[in-house]
Amino acid sequence: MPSPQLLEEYSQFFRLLSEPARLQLLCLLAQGPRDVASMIEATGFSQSHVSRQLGQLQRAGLVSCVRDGVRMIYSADNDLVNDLCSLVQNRLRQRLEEQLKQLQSV
Amino acid sequence: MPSPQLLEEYSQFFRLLSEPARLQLLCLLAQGPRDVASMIEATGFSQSHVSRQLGQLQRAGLVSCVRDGVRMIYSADNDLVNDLCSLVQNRLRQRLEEQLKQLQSV
DNA sequence: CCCTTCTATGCGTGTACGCTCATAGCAGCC
DNA sequence: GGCTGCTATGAGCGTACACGCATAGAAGGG
Repeated sequence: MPSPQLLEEYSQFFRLLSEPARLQLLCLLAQGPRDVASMIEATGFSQSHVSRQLGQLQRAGLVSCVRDGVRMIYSADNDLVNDLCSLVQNRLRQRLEEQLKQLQSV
Repeated sequence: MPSPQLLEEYSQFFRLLSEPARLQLLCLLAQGPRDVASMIEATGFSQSHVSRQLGQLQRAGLVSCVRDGVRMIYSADNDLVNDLCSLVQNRLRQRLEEQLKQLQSV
């Protein structure tokens, strides 16, 4: 049983991934470093929104950025998010298969 | 790059884990089946709150329940949550070690 | 310097949801 | 039947936060 503080840290972390916008930005960055403008272009979100979400991800240590002249190049720091998403994907697939089996057995 | 629908499913799933109360209930159930009253006792949350959170977890397929007379016995359906928490725990530890190293090198 | 481009941030708004109180449903006991 | 204990749910409140608008800051080009 994790301590209350640890539970709080876990949930704060999962909260970062609970927003589709942030998850999408993380998936974009998983493909390679990009600047902010290209993410605005790719997602269709407003500039301020993208900047804010990237700020949150950066404070959590999930992404980092370097200056390139007037642009900021963001990059994902690790593949933890990919691992987490893979686990969830397996779970979703498993559930769908169960539901499919139940439908067929009726 | 996951589809928008898949991103939405992922984020909805992570959102379930983004609440300390739900995470705590899941951790309790990871130790074995329990009835609602014992979880109210263990967490100190109100009865309605516990019942609601369990309902959400059940609809997501993370827990299931059976009747035992007047009581409802809940149990965790799998160890996905444990795996996810382990990954996050590793990440947290890794970050702290990095910060520690930076402090020592100064 | 001024101007333009790219990014970060204060402010306001709308909404989603955690949480509680009160109440309803459900199973057993008399 | 009524009564008691356990759980689920409707209604309401308060708060946190996503999102946009406007603006400020930072870096290069004239």
